[in-house]
Amino acid sequence: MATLKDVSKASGFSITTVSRALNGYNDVNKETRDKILNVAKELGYSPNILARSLVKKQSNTIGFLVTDLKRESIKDNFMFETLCGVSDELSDLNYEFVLLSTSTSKQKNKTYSQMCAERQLDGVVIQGLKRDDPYLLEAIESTVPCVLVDIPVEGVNTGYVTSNQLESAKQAVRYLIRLGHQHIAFMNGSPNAYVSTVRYDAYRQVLHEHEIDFRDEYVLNGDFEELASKNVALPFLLNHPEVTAIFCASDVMALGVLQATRELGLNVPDDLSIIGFDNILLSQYVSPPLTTVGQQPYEMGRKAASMIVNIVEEQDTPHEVFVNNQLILRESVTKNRR
Amino acid sequence: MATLKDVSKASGFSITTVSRALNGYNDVNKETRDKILNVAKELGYSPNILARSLVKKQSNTIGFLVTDLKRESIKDNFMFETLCGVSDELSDLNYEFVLLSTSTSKQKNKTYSQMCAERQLDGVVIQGLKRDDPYLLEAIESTVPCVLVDIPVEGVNTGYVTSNQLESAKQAVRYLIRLGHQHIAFMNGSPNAYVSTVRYDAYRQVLHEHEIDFRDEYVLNGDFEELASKNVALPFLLNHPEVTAIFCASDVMALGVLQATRELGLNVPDDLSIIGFDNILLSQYVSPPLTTVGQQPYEMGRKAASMIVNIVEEQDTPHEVFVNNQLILRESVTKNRR
DNA sequence: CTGTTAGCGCCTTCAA
DNA sequence: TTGAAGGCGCTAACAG
Repeated sequence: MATLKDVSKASGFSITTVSRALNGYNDVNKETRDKILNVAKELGYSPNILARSLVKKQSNTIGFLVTDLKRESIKDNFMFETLCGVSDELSDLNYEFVLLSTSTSKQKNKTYSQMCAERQLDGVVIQGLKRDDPYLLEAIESTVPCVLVDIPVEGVNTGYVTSNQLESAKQAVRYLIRLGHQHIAFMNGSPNAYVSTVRYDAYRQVLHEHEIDFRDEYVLNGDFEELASKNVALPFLLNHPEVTAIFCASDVMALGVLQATRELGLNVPDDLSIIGFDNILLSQYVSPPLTTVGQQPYEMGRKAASMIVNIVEEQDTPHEVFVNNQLILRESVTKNRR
Repeated sequence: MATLKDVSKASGFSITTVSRALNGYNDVNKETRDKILNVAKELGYSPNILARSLVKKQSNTIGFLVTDLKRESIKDNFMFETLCGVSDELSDLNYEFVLLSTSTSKQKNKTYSQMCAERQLDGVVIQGLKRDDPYLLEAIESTVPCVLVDIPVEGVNTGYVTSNQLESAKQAVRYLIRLGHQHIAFMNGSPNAYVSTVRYDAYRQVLHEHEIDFRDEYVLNGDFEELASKNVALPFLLNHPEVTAIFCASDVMALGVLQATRELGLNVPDDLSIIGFDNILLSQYVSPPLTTVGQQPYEMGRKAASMIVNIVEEQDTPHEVFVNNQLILRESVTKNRR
């Protein structure tokens, strides 16, 4: 592959001038620039990014760090979509992009900083690390900037992008109310999970907002499992025929409720409207397709990439970005006709 | 970050000696080595890969090139699984890994060779490029080694890994026969698609193998679409009650057949056994879960990565590897009881 | 506007 | 067994 030296020789100008011409500096004569450009093209010159990074002390490369790039994460297209977003945005911004995984054995004997230093990473986007992952703690302390996806921690060189969990859950409940539902149940996940409490809060707040009495017995616990929520929905629906809608803290649990309705011979959405949360792949395939609250991982990836580049380039940028979850309207919800 | 120079100063040995000690050369005194190792550890020294690559003229980095790292490919977990395999294997082998996509605008004005040269890629794994993609042609010509996934082209620096399309399709049909099915239909995809013809051939050959008469009217055309294959299956099943099993050239078409059976009030698998092909995500969720022939993209990724590293390191290695497709037994097939 | 000089961090002769 | 010198390809002062 042709180098600066080659172009220099072939064009008769010094390496420096060639470098400047090729990098678009304006302190170079038009004619010489044109000549150099021509020669460079002829020779198929392409700059050696490594050499450039070495002297510039920055690599124009962003790392994307995840816990487990493993088979298990495959079903969960969340990570992959984020990755796509990061990749697309980065390539728009003319940055390179490497994939890092904390779980690889070789990296167990390597600190986070070392990992960054080796590759001269300008910054890293982090997703899916547990809150107590040593790499995460290191990352936040580190001087190399990082942006966290769905992990709300802020710092000097640290930003994050996440979604409006509370607001979007509220939207879902408001949507039901707007369609005339008054007796709305809530299928809770594990009460210990952060997202569960948020969705529970959303449920209560919106009821209150609309002066609908909160009833304790309308809150079920499906433990984020399909079977559990089916089992809990079965007797509930039997005993509470007045309930016309149910908001589930996850799609999986909504699926359980759907099964329960089938066993009871209830029609969805005519007898019972169901809203889920997550927009799992399956949700659009079940019958009826599930109305649900979906995150936008692709968008989050793009925003995260954009933010990290801004931080790296020391541009003024918010260190906290929210990507709105979206209420995805499908067919499991309808107007209350009672 | 600490450099060789730092370690050199701190330990009192020359840069050269430090370098040799750290790289495990044996022409260095044990004591000095130990000292150096200690100092290096204290300082948290980590080699600068970029600098090393620059002088060694190789980067220890493999690229993974795909067409579209886009939203569209998300449903198709095939690419992602391959990626996971490549990544895992590469990190086991102590290689770095960068993701490349042909579709990014910036790369439209960049040749494949330039792309490789810039990053000093040692080799690249290619997946999902169309046969006439200019990058593919360039890749095959190029001096930088490449391994193709599911694109059987061989060359000096080129190898490929693919699956045993024909044999696995045969297995599927044989499985039906072994369960006593005699009247087996075949749902073809587009007759122009390569994979379709292979699966069709498999069907015919196995029938012949078992001395079952091939009947033209048992071959349907679902055009790889769900609705089309449902529409074609509907009258067929009505007119051919003797048919007890159907082999579909894709899961999507199998889903169409499944719908048809529902409309006809047929029970799967008791009245009709169905085998699909692809193992799409949905296939395990439908009712009944679909028996199907699945590729092993993760495995293919691993093999591809392993092969490219072998080629790069000039080790003796086959340039052609097959990963067996797997017949995934689920509940849409049963013994013929008629 | 152009060229010279120096150096990024590392590895590899070649001497000692 | 160790060190000095040179260079990978590139950019950044500093002169001219």
